[in-house]
Amino acid sequence: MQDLSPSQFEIMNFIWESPEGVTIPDVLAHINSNRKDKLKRSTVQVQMNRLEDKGWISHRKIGNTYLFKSVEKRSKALAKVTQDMKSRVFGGSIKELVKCLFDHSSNTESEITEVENLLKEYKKGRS
Amino acid sequence: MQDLSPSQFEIMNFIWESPEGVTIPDVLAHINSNRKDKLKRSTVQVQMNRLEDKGWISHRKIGNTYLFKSVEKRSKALAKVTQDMKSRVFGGSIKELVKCLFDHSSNTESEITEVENLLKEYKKGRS
DNA sequence: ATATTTTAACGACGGATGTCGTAGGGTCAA
DNA sequence: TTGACCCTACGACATCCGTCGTTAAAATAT
Repeated sequence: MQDLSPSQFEIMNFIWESPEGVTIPDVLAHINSNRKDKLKRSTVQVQMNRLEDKGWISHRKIGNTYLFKSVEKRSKALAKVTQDMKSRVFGGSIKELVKCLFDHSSNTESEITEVENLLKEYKKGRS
Repeated sequence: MQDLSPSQFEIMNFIWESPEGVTIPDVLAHINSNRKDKLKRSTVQVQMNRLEDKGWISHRKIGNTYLFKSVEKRSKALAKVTQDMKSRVFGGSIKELVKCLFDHSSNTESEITEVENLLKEYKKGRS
């Protein structure tokens, strides 16, 4: 499975949030609502074609328009990019990654506690 | 500062480990020691030029060869890519990122504990 | 029936990436 | 001195990325 480019990831995030499927105008409107330099429809269309070529989405004709749905789960894409970064950038060290993450974020105490609770769960799950 | 491509990041990792500086043959030997399809010297050379164009490294002539050194700290590159992934892929949620990280890694108990200790430090540092 | 809007298809283009080959200039041993 | 070898410079090329314009068909509005 080929990687998602940043722009493609942004589109996929919207598609994953829309289990009913999306049309190209849907995607266009969503993307443009977050940016100042608005994209043209053909730009989105090309990315949709590329996403379909890569196997991340599929489409079928509904009435007179195409409805696109995701084929692969979001978790699959997240896992891929996360694991890739862990090994490629941090030499496989989860600790270094987390350290870097926290060193450069300003986290509230409750955010830290949330992560701590997460870790407790993992420890429990292991034993 | 322009981003590092995966291949460029790999080279930079070696350069960051070599404060004395590196030559192109140094880089070539290091890179090829980890791969089955060996790269040609000119491939590495082009990447070094691109890294210099991007401002990540600089060179000076020592005898009759070029010695390359990093200009930017590794931590700067790590922070950039990590923060970018956090916001771009995980919508800014550090918790989701850590969850994904642990869900798809097989971690020893001591690794988990290490990260827990890290978090304790951050909590302490905050108060 | 005709004009307007919407839709999909396709080609394009500059820039980045990963990879290479070749040319040309030093260095050094035979 | 001349060949073998190492060095840098430069050009090349397929592919991907982000972005667009144009065309043509289909739907809709007047």
